[in-house]
Amino acid sequence: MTTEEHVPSDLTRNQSLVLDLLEKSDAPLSAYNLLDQLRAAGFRAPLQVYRALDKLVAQGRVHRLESLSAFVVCQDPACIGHAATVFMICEKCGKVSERSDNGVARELHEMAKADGFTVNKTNIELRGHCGKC
Amino acid sequence: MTTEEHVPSDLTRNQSLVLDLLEKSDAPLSAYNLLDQLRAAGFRAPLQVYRALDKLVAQGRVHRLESLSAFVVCQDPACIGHAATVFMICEKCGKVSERSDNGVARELHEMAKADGFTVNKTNIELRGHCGKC
DNA sequence: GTCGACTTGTTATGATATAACATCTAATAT
DNA sequence: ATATTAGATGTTATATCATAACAAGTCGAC
Repeated sequence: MTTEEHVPSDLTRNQSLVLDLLEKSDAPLSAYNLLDQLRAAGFRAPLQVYRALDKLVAQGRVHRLESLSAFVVCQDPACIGHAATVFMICEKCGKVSERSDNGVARELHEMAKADGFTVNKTNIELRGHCGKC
Repeated sequence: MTTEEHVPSDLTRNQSLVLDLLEKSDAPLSAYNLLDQLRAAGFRAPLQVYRALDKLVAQGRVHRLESLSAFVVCQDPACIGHAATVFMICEKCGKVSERSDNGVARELHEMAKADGFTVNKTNIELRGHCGKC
């Protein structure tokens, strides 16, 4: 029994534990990295992490970075909308920054439209080096 | 011993076999799917496929779709340049189409520049439904 | 021929993700 | 209060994706 709540919401204990770790991390964490850090809290199996991640991703609080098979906390609550979310992944320090952009979203939707393609979800990941590296 | 060459180039036998399968496929193939199809040709282990894929990807003949952990043959030789390559993945039929776009590339580079971020590689994958689906 | 660079084959292992099923918990309908 | 039920959780096993490490073959340059 914890005496404090981890987030101001309807999250379950497992979801809160996973989200807390992601919020404290500078860089994306893999599901198994999260699992290892949560063993002290009683986690025993990957599914405990994956189920929490599924919910957090569905709620838009966490994003999965496909090119890393890892997860980051959402840095931009406005990312749910008409904008495209762009992740800039530093290949040196591992930090990821998130930006939303309407212009890119519009161009991508136009390109898709020209192909008769209907976009449900956009995934944009840039690899490179951040300002500090 | 085959009596015909698979591609007009310097590819090794394993690389040619992998590329041939990708060229004949409508949709992306996973490394293990390729392996299974190549057992008849003598393939025994994943590395035989991964090594061929590494070379093909490095040459730009094949792309890895991060969100699928699968591989497609390059549909647009012009994709190596200043353009951003965009993959449109149909979630119904599985087909993928590839487009290059300078406008999107420019916008992404501008956004990155504003952050002091230097882009080495862009990965853009759109999920949705193609014209036929 | 032999050296060196590259490709290949092989075994083992690591890393990521889900299926299937049992159990627990808490809100609510009776 | 008890039964119902929906969701969350725990657990074991397994599927899927990818690479490390090392031995052996191939082939051109010298």
